[in-house]
Amino acid sequence: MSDVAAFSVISPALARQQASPTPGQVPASVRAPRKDALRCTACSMRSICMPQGLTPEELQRIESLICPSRTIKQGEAIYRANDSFQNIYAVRVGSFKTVVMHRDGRDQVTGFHLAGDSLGLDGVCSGHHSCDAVALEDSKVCIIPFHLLETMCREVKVVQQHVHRMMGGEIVRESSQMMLLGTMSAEQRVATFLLNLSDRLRMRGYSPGEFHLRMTREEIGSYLGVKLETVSRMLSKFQRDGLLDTHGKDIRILDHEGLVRV
Amino acid sequence: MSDVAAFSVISPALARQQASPTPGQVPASVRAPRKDALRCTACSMRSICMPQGLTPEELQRIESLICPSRTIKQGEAIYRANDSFQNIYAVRVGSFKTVVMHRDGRDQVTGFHLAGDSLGLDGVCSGHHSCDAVALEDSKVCIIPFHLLETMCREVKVVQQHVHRMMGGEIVRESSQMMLLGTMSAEQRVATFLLNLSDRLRMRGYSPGEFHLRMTREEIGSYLGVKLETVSRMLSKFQRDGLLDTHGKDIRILDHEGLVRV
DNA sequence: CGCTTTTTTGAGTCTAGTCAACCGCAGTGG
DNA sequence: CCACTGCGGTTGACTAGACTCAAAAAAGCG
Repeated sequence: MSDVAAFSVISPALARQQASPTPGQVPASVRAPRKDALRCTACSMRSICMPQGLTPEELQRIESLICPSRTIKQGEAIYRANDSFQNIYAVRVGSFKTVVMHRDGRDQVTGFHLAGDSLGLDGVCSGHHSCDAVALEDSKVCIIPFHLLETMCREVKVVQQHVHRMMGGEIVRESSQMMLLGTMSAEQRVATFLLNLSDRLRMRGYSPGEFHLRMTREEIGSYLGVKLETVSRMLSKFQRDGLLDTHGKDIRILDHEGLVRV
Repeated sequence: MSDVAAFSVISPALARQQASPTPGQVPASVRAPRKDALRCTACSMRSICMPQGLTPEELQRIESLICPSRTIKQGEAIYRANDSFQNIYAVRVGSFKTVVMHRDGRDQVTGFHLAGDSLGLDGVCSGHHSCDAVALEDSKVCIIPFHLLETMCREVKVVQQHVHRMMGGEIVRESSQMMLLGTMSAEQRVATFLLNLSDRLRMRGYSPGEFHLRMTREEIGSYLGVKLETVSRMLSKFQRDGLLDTHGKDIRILDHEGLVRV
């Protein structure tokens, strides 16, 4: 609906300073606020989803191939498994989960994606997406036609390197998730999940100590390879042990070190 | 040692027909056997690790940037976690495991790599490798300097697409492994592992019904997120149920459909 | 407000882990 | 030649951590 940030922000000053600008908040230096709110140069996520060191001309070329700001309502999918792969997406506002489906109905959440993250690279190999990308809240994405991005990669080295890093980052992220799923206890999984989320919020300028989960216990459980009741029990346990303060989806981390030690 | 294939082959006819040629087996059409045994044009893995549709000139350029056939002895690593990322590797002969290490000593096998598979893409993002790549048997790899490959990607579209597909394939593979680790019982994991291996051997022209495991029960368990005893129990169970015939590392699949149904 | 969905908590069950014993095999050295 | 050792694999007995089922509380939503 409105331009709410990916995860509600408890420290409003920091949020206003860093979050995606709503039309009323565009800096005075920008001449045509309404249009420029959709430009990469004005996007707070630029440092996350764009390479550094582009010339103004190159930046403009990239902007010209991006279709900014398609709106996705909560629960809707940007794409679904088996959809033909045409575009990748950058989360501009909001958050998403990616879900892979097994033929027997079993499904699993494979990732949560915040503002600045990319989505859709799972389709590169086969030409068809291998998962659903579903909005956890009303969200906006930039649409980047992949064949145009490939063309640009052939012409601008830093763009190529950025795309390679994006894909490489996905590979590393997934293999550390495999480590979590393969070797950790339920307690460690939940702790790791919270710390990881906290880190990512911090990198985006949000408060790492207090945040609001946009996903349900069931979605967290699916992502972590445990049942929703187990997630709930672990959160209660952390609360009892004084590591966390939880009220439903509002989380406050009281003892960061304690969580690391779990 | 010798050019033994990644997984010993029970059907020798098929093996001879498809395996990497040893000098004595190079086709008559090739003029200089000793040298050409190391050329991509003569490599049986070409269809797996090279794009289709290259012009002869392009093919030669790729060959010129590949350093063929570094030999890795069983137990040795091509690279280790934190090594600086310079090259990717194509398995020419033999097989490898990739292992990620957690600071507390916990480690996990994240993949098994057969002839024709690529290795090393985990380093693209950070510039440092995130895992060890260890030979499961005496093996040979081709070395491909990544920055040269990137240059070539900017000049030849099919090479670019092939590199993107390689990385995309890695992403999809890992997310299906996450599914396995997150949702399957131990029994299903072991069955899926065997079917997957069987498939990959079939694609390489080996017998999908009979093969020799190059990895230990412990390595399989680590990969599947279960203990080695559990792997052993599941293999015994499949044997009792008439799905498999196992003698240590020699596996014969008796009831493929039965394994799928598990 | 009434309805649904989500979350919490408890009690009982079961899968996979732990620990330990034992087998077979390969390599070593007396 | 055989005893010894180490490693990988198998199997059994027991245990623990996570799952299942159920009920009730809390939170979201039209």
